[in-house]
Amino acid sequence: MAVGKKEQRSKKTGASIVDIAEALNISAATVSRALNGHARISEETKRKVKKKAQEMGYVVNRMASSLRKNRSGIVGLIVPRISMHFHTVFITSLQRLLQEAGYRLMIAQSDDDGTLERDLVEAMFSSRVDALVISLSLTSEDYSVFDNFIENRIPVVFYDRVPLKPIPYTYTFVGDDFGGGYAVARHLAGLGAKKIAYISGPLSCNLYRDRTLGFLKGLQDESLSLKDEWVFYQELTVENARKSIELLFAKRTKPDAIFAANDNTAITILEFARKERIAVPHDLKIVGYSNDPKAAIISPAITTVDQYPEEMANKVSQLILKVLHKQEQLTEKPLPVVTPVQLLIKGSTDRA
Amino acid sequence: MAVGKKEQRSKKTGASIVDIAEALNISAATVSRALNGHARISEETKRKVKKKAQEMGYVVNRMASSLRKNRSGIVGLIVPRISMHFHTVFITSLQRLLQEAGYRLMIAQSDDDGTLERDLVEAMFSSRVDALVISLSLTSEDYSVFDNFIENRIPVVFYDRVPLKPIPYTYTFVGDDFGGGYAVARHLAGLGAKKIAYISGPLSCNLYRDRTLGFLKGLQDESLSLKDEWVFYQELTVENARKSIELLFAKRTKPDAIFAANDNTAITILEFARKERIAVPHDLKIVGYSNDPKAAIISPAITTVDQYPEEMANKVSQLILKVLHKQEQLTEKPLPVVTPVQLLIKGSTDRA
DNA sequence: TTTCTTTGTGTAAACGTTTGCATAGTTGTG
DNA sequence: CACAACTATGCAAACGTTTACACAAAGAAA
Repeated sequence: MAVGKKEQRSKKTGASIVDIAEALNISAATVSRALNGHARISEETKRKVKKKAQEMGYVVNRMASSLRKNRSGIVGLIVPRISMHFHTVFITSLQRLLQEAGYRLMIAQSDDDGTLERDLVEAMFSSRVDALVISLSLTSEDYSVFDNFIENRIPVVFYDRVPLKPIPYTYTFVGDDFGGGYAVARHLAGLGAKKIAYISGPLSCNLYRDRTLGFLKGLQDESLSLKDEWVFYQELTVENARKSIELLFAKRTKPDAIFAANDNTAITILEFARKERIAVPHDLKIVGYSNDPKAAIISPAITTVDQYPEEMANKVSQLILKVLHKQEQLTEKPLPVVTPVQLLIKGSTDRA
Repeated sequence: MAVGKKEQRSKKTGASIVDIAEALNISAATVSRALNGHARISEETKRKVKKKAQEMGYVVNRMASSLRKNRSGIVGLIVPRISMHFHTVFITSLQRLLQEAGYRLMIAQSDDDGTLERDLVEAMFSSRVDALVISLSLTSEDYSVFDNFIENRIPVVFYDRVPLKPIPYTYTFVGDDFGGGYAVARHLAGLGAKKIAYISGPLSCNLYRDRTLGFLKGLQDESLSLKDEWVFYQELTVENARKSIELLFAKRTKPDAIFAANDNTAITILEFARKERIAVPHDLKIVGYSNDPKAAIISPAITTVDQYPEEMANKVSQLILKVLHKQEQLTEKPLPVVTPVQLLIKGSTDRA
């Protein structure tokens, strides 16, 4: 009598390559090769196999395939919060670019929590992602989590929020924060502002450190200085912004300009000004950072700095694809890649 | 002489369970069980194994584990665009909840493209996600992509944008769009609006269909009607919004209120009104939908409808976890779960 | 005809983990 | 002491693919 297998189909998920092989009376190897377009398989066999696969609703099991090939086709992405405009745009661009190259993106949020971030990095390694792209949480300190990636030469790309000192065999992509801070200082000085306040994020983070350095340099070049009591280095929450602005305006001399290190803070300041009937930009000029769409629709619109997240995503994807396609070796000390920024002048710092 | 293996460590990624076993002179099975806290393994062995694993930087290979267990620990999520505020919040909540339960979320964007969406659904199946959560693209029509999931009894959850007719063995979570539309109609009527215009998304989408039905019912209950030339069913892009509003105000009789099916459209209308010096809310009342933060900071703030994305995420995660933990069987025809919405009255429809 | 290539396919091992079954040793019961 | 029950561990198969190697058939070159 004939064979008599295939009855025990039970808890398996979907059709497998072996099922197709049995149905066509050929070997699983041939099926695999046919589906992957191997050169040595006859056109006829390829046709038959693909037809049967379609018929049986076959979809390759990426678990098995990845295990065998030791490649997952997945790029991991860890981000503090997807709700931040910069990241939203970055992610969208990066995903599109990687998708076109046949990679999928696995996205996770660290919620700005260093501990959770550690877990996520480990989970990404556990999923054997082919590359890891990450913007650090504010509380990241111990970089040993990345050892596994580094030892196995899996590309790690830091962007936006990056380690304070470079980690060997990892890549760094940042915006020109120094330049951004510098441009803001010159702009405000050019408008005749003298009493400039500054609300920054914590200096433990490269973004705010560089922005601050640039800003100070710009002020210095304009022979201006920053009074200590007009400077805040703190987490950029709405509450902190509110407290700082109230503190600033409780003093006898009030600032005539404020540079806030992100747009949400700038918006909070603008709302305060509105409530207190402080004329913006006449009596108070406000500058934000990141070109959040919200900064554009509030009135007056807020002067801000565009960071071109799409362009950064572009550069990141190019690097990743080059490395994954072996067109480039991992380098021990690659130079940080800096994307230029652009000051966008809006109503909140209009002349007159 | 002793053994003499372990030299050929070469292209493998990281330490494996077998490496630990060899180092401790026990079997791989024991190591696996020790790491997974199997009851029958002595405390001492567990201690030793965990210590060694730590030492060797061992991280479980999820590919292998998933393949063997036929479960990936990953929930797939497909969304038109992560930049939409509703989805941003939904994703964040869902991810947090699933994370706590030990599942990871794999996020992808369909970019509102039905073809790409198909590919993504297939890719999710190929990754053998344990469940799929999806908000459909505007152009989804052919639901056969989900057959693989359904046949294998992998839970599929539609939310927000769902199939027009329910698919057996899949779940549906929506906001109370009928109620939202209804509330808006009553609110506008209560303010004395008579000439009401309506800019909706395409009726092929459940959201806009239900919102429209509710809106019409509300108007009817107030003995108001909607003139055909004051109604638009179209994709909710900024350009479309601009064109419609210009069309509306080119006519002899101008509307005294507009209900826009999302906040971005409402904002575009408000900007038009500003430019044309139309007094809002006095001469034109505007209502949006979704409670985008942008609607709150523009002035006047725009009346909108909150859809409580966190609550919906909560319900979705509860269902998924119940099913995955086998506390609940997949049902053939589950009832759609409706999350209530709330009309938030703001400056754009203030009395006076 | 013999030998060499080329073409198309098959065999079997491997990727790293989990798990049903078996078993050796220990403790308890009568 | 014999037997049962329990504890801790090992053996080997399995998950679905890919791929190095082998090989048969057919055609080409000699």
